[in-house]
Amino acid sequence: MSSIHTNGNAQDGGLRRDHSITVGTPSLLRAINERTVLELIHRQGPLSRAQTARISGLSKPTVSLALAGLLEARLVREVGRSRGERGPSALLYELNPLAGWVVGIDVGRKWVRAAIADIAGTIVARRDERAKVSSAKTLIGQIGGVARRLAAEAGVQWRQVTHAVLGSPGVFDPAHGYVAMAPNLPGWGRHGLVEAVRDELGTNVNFENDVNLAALAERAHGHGRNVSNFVFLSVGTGIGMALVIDGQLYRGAHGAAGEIAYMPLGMGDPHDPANRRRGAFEEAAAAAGVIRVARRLGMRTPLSPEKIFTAARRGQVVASRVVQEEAARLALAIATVTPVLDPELVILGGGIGRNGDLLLEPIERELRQLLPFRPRVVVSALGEDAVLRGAVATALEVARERVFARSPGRQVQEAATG
Amino acid sequence: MSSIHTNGNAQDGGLRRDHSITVGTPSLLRAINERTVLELIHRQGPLSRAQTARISGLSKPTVSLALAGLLEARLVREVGRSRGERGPSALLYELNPLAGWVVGIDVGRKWVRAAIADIAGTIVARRDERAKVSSAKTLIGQIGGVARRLAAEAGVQWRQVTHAVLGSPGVFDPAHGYVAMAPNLPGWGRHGLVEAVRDELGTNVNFENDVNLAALAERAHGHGRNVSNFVFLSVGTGIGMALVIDGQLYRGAHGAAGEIAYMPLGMGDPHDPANRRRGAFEEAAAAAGVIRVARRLGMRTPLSPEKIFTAARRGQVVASRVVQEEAARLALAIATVTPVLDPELVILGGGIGRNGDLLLEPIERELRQLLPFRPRVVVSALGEDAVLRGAVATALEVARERVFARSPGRQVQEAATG
DNA sequence: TGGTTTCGTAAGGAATTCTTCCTAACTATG
DNA sequence: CATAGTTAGGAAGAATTCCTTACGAAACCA
Repeated sequence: MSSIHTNGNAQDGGLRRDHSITVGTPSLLRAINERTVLELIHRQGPLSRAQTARISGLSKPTVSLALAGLLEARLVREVGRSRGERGPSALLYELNPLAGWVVGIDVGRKWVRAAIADIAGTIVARRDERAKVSSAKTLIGQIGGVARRLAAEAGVQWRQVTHAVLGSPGVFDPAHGYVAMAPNLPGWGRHGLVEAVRDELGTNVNFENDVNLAALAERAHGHGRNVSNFVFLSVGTGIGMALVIDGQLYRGAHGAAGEIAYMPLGMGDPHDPANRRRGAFEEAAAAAGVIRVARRLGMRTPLSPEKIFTAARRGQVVASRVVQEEAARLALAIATVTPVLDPELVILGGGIGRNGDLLLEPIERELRQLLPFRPRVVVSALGEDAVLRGAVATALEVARERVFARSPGRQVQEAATG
Repeated sequence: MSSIHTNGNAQDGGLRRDHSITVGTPSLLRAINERTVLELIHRQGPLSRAQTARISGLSKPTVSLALAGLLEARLVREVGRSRGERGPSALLYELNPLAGWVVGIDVGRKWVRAAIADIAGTIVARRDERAKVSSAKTLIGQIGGVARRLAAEAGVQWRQVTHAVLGSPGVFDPAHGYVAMAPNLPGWGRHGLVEAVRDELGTNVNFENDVNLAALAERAHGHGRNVSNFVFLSVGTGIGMALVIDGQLYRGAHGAAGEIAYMPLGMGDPHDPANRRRGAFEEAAAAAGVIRVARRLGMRTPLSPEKIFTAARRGQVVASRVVQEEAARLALAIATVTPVLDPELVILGGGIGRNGDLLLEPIERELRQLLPFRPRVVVSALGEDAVLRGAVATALEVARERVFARSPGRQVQEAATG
């Protein structure tokens, strides 16, 4: 079956498109209704039995039965009584935050950030450390250390962590289970890396591209909340895009969707071999390209994108010209992607893309000239935390799927004892 | 809820991503199991009750019960008995082809093609006519006439047609329900067109872009059969792309996904205003562009893509040069789309794209130079019939959804009497 | 203080499932 | 040709789950 992945990196969210057969046995009803009640209580905050029955359409006895199962499995807990309404005060129930824990880790070129959250999504502890990138081994050790210290800080044993998600630059091929094309992290991208991190953290770890996670964070908490089709354009040291299509992250056949660094937009005649180098667009539009333009226009070293944008913000003419040119390049990328994907929204992020005050207006001006129809363009709502928030959000989805999908009835929850 | 469309053009295939609540009542089990049995009988050919029970995992009594409901609703019929096996001969059942009919229509610049199929997918009649494109009114009249004659030929009353799908060039905005950007069909693209065709054919008509339908035909019958992510690149009078993502057609936020005619690939410096005209890529890479290149290289009028490809096939040097240049342009389009989408497969179609014997090799040579990872590139398996086959396949999906999803039990099927 | 509203549960009935068993029919084999 | 073995289809009975209705208790309002 196509839905079976050998490396455990499957994140299909429980939606099956293949033709597996679902038999309708009475216990399936129980599972469906318990799940419905659980999701309702999770989403609509504390609810009484009667409220749950009204919202769900189930009868009160059925809700009580389902709730009994959920209470026994400790997925739900009492949180008090209603007050001020007519009639007797009702017992209120909420998702039990202690039913599981997740860890999100953002491994970047400069920082390793990590956070631990309970199953309800509340972040209870977080740590940021300078990345020890001297070798893959030290980096992996650091990741393990941060994660374990984090769990200790939250008063959680590592075995209780239901799932962890690690985000970093690079392409994670779900079919082969290794990282490719991560030129900025040493040793990252070797075969065996995934296994090494799994050994360090335990088996329930997924890997995901950092830009993809930033997009998922926007979907969960940012500008992508009610948008079913959008792209996240990250511009910084490198350039990358993440695609959310019909509300789902789209990774492509080899996990390489959104690797627009390799688009043949060489800013010139594509038949000139100098303009058809692989990765030419990243060279042109990411940090190195910005610096190159600045130098060409006469700015002096030492240069960095931050300094150039700061200078432009102060009104320096040459820096503003550099920013204009960068905006034109990003507009070209958006104008190339838009006819293909017709997204509703483009979210800009990354160290360079974040500078919406300077970039948005010229980008939109360019787009008006290039395209008959245009997406909205905004700047990430989550800034530097986007990747980490996305890792936590993704780990939560996987963990909830696993914790909630226990077989119903009198089974005891044992997710943590594995 | 996001799944409600006002114009009836919803084709969500029954998969719900929104948070609508499913109550689990015992009759839901019946519905699930009847549906399971029906799909099994549909897909696995004639089956006996016992076979169905073995394959589905349901018990024999349950299968018999479900089958009783399906027989009463006339969705399933007997087709004889098994022979030669041990034990008593079993009654065999199959999907009742008379349970519904669908019509597919391909409205092109030159031809109007239409076909009628039974619910099992067998095409029982088909007509091709020269398109009467003198005005929208005559064209709409022709469409209605062809469809009705087709039904008559198949011995089917028009009211028995469960669903029809009409494919043509243009962007169909599902949010607004009208056609945009169809420059090659007169009057096609006016407000009210959709309503006019609905008046002519009855209410159960969906509209879809022709390239999208060609892609869906490949998914159903061609090279896209077991491929979850692929694109269909149609090159002829115009140029367009259709995207199949996770097995589903992706239309974009405004129905404009794949309108790569508007990609800013002006074959030159994108800062030159002459190269940033809207639709420049279509001018360069579609029929008119091929002719322009041929003329530039010294070929004589009257020229047409067919003649140029025929000449190249005979070994004429200049024509071969034209083909090479066209291949380079198509490769550029593929190389631009691939980093964004990372498709597993690219299917070439359309009057120009069909010439795989001449185009495939130079396209792949170009791609090797442009990209570090490449999709497979093949030519459409369905040729000129792709759009029509896609229209029929899409109509079948919608019709089956509607016919099969009747409420179970002793309800009489009334799909045709609306 | 009495009336009204609402919560949560209990009892009874209905729908559906599964397992088990039975009969009839058909093939294989001596 | 007769008999043994296998298989199809259905019937009976138990189990699960749901819904509806009814009821006692609790809380608010006048």
